[in-house]
Amino acid sequence: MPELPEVEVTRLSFASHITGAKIIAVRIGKALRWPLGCTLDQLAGRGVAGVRRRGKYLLIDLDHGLLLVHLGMSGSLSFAPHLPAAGKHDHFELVTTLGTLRLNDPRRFGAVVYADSESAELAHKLLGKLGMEPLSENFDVDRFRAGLKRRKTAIKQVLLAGDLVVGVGNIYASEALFLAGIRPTLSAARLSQARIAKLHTAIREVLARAVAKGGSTLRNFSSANGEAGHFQTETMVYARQGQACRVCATPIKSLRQGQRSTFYCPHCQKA
DNA sequence: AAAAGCCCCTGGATGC
DNA sequence: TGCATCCAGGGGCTTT
Repeated sequence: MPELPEVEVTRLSFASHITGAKIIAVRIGKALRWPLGCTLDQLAGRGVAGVRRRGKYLLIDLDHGLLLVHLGMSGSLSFAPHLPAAGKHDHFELVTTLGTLRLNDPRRFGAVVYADSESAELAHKLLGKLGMEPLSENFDVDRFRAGLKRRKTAIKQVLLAGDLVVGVGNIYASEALFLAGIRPTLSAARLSQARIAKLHTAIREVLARAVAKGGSTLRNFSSANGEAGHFQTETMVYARQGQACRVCATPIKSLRQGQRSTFYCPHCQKA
């Protein structure tokens, strides 16, 4: 589920509420993608200094060390002073003086990993290869162009890879390419400077708009205070195969790229 | 270095 | 109603 907008919406929905809390207890359910990396006792008593986001990772800063949280494909967080009894797919809980943070993740592709610092081994491996933050000043169009130039593979795949620009997942890759009028199968290296500039803008616009709409709720995503997103009702191409393009009425097409579905308008997105 | 495939896991939708 | 198959917001790892 969660791409950059959903992760950012999640962060915004609980960061200010948990900051300043002290951890009382930690509970763990079934295994997530990686082991936590510390004992539960080690976390008790620590303070929460803030919550940042890097790509699709949430970084919960403690007064010493940090927790990396990734929502995987099906994860969502809840935060409230009192939560209902934990269910089958609630696999991690941070009980604090200000409320309980809970990760629900049916598929368990998500993870919560403790690191003493961002440069600790696993944290460094996970965060070290991440590309530019699309919504920050750091997203430089010249660096974007230089990166694309080295990739002969399809532009959609390069956007998803995350080593050039982070946070763009399967929904927003299709949407950004539509906004930029670029066919998803085109080789990244062959895009003109003008089209790259358009894509650079399109990525920022679609992600910012999705954050403003609370993200996309396809199955059961909600922010940490339980609010669903609404961006899914206004996608131009994602999951709209066979339906009329909202711009030109041509039927939207779909195809497979790297075991993922891609959606595009054959008329608006020129090869 | 880049690219392509496989795999982790559960549940919902669809088809027979 | 039951069972098999396919598909799903990700991404690390291994192999070409």
